[in-house]
Amino acid sequence: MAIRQKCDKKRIDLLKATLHLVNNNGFHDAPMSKMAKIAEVSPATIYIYFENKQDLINQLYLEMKTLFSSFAFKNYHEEQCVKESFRQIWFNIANFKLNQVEESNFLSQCDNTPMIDEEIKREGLKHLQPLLNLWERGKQEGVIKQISPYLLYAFTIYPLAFLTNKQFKNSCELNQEKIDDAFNVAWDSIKV
Amino acid sequence: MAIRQKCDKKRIDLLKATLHLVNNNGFHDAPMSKMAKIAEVSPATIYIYFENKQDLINQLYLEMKTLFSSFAFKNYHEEQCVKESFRQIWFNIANFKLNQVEESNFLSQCDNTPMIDEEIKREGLKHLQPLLNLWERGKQEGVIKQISPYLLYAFTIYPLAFLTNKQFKNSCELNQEKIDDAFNVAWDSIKV
Amino acid sequence: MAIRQKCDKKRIDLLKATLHLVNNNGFHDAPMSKMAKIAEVSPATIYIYFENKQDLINQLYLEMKTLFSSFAFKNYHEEQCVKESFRQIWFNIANFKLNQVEESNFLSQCDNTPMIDEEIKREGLKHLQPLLNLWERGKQEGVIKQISPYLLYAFTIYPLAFLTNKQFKNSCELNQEKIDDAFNVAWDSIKV
Amino acid sequence: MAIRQKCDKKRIDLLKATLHLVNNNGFHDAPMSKMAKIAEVSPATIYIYFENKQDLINQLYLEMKTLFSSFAFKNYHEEQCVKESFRQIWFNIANFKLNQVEESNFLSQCDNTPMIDEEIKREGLKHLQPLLNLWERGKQEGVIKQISPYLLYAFTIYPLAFLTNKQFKNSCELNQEKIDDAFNVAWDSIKV
DNA sequence: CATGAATGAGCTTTCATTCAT
DNA sequence: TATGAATGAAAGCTCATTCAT
Repeated sequence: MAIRQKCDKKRIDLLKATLHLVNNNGFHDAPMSKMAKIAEVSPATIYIYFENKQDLINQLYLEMKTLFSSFAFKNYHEEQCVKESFRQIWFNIANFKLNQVEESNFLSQCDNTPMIDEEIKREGLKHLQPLLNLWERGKQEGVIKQISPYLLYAFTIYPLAFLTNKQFKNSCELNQEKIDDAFNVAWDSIKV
Repeated sequence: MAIRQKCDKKRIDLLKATLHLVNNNGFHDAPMSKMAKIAEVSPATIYIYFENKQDLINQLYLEMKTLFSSFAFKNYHEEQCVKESFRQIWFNIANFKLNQVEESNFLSQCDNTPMIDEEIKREGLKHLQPLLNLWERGKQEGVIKQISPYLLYAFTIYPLAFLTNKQFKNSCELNQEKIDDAFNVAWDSIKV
Repeated sequence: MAIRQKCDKKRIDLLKATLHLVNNNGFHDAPMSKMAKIAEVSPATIYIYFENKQDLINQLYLEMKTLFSSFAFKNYHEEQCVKESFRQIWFNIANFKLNQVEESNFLSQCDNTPMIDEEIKREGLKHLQPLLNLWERGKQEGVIKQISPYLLYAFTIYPLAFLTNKQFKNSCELNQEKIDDAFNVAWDSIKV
Repeated sequence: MAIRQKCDKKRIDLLKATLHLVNNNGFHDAPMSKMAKIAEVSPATIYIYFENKQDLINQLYLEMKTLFSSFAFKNYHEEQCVKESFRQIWFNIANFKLNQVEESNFLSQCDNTPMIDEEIKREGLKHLQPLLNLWERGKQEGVIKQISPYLLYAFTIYPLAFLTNKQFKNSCELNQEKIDDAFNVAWDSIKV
């Protein structure tokens, strides 16, 4: 057990180092040697925990997706009404983007780049299922527009990625008021 | 004393090759040698037209931004009412994303990645000014919510990037009906 | 936990290969790939032992300077009279030039070329200090002319470089008699 | 005639540019493109005046050797006594080294480097013939030691290269007094 | 004669990965 | 398991030279 923990530490340090490097330098300037140095292991050690660089990136992606959904559906219970449920999830995701900046930026980078294998990306999509279910319910209850869930996502959740994009963070500080505004905009866009 | 002239064709072929490669393989797997091969020039020729790889990418980014805005504000005249003006621009951008897929994907990749120099990115932002002006007018006329232009952009324009994202294109074919839906969603989100 | 150790043999082989190549082809025609081939290592291995090509050359220079001084002051003891001390050192250096041909030619090449960083060259100068001290003593004892040590060096030691220059070696075979002649010439030039 | 002169100007500018670059950067960092830029001609133009880079360097070497001997034997008339003749030539060469620094350094670099073809180097040696003749006369007259001309050269002329070496110029300013000292040292070394 | 564009070959250096311990 | 050394392949880039005008 002690050994297992020790090992996991290295794995996690490596994932962290990768996250950090890819975010700051981009995938194209994130060599294994630097990852090893930051994680304070030997380059050879990486290959004990990961098959190769692509596998390391893929695993990091999946872990970040899992982390994302663990945030997204915190305190979410299906008993609440649709709007309140949606509000809960929306703010959860907003907080994830605001507080887990590196993790969130990494996911944005992955989603707009061919750096993750398509198959892995498809796997990562599953994490959104509860939200899709909620929207289905909303449509049945007549409180949400009868449109594709892709549209619903595009106009309510996806915009959060823009608001937390590094480039605009300086020009547009996101305070609580703006976030409340944003939620209203999001809800107005899909409510019936 | 007549000499061979630096022909723009080569420059354009190189930019096209770069666009193609970066889109399909990512920046990290887009070596100069492949670009040269696709553009049918010698690797050394690239350095006649561009200082180095970063300069090539930067220039491509700026050209794509210029192309983008030439699409975005096609047939846009400030005399129309705010909603019609916005509709014009919104559909222009949607069509750009739908028809200029490679150009559009490349821009998405750049915006979510540290592959473009920050200074160049800032330069690329200028292209949106007419839209920002329109929104200002809309707010003064009381037809658009009194919120930051970043929010307006995030919830109306930015979602288009999601809808045209390679990954979802297969699952969610964007027909004319869906696009009309999308515009309504966008407008609902920011109209007063 | 035992690992392969950075072995000095490779480092030395690389320095030897560099010495050989630079001497025969010149710095301008001594590519890293050839050095690697001669030293029987991979080109990448060079960069484990040296920062870059300039560092490799610089280190070689310093090693050759150290070797030089280890020859120059062999069997030199300050108790002897000035002339005998000088004779000892002079013949040591002459023998170095005659027997360590490659090492000696390399140093000549470095001293007449901007291929070594100035700072490193300055460092290499320190090795002559014992000779400078001897000359100082000679001046105090009144057996050596009261002139700058640079002149003393220029007219006694530096000429040895000419006598061992590749170009003249064929025309002027340096036998023991000639060397004895040369010493007398050298001594005559600086003795009072 | 006018055209011919114009052409010669380019040839001379190219030789000057080469001299300058090789002296400051070394042969290994003296690309044809830079030479062309400094000489304000096109790279292609170089190949009108010179066969290739090696030919350019070779020709420069020979021109510098010719220049050297035109200095060395200025005002030299065989009627004077040996010592005065030698003094004349020695000071001529000293002045060449002191005043034609770039030309002189270039020759030093060539003589200690494999950058000039051996055959060309041999050709360059001829320029010293008058001095060799003088020494022969000196030996016959019994005023100069009966030793190889290589030794005579090594201990009287060659030292001048050291005294004008870039590296030592700062530490040992060569004023008129030092030069007079140096001549005496030189003469003492070979006089009977 | 003169040129700027163009290039294939080759340069230094880096990288993902494996080796040997 | 864990490592630093080692590496073949390939990266970005430069160069001497030639091309086309």
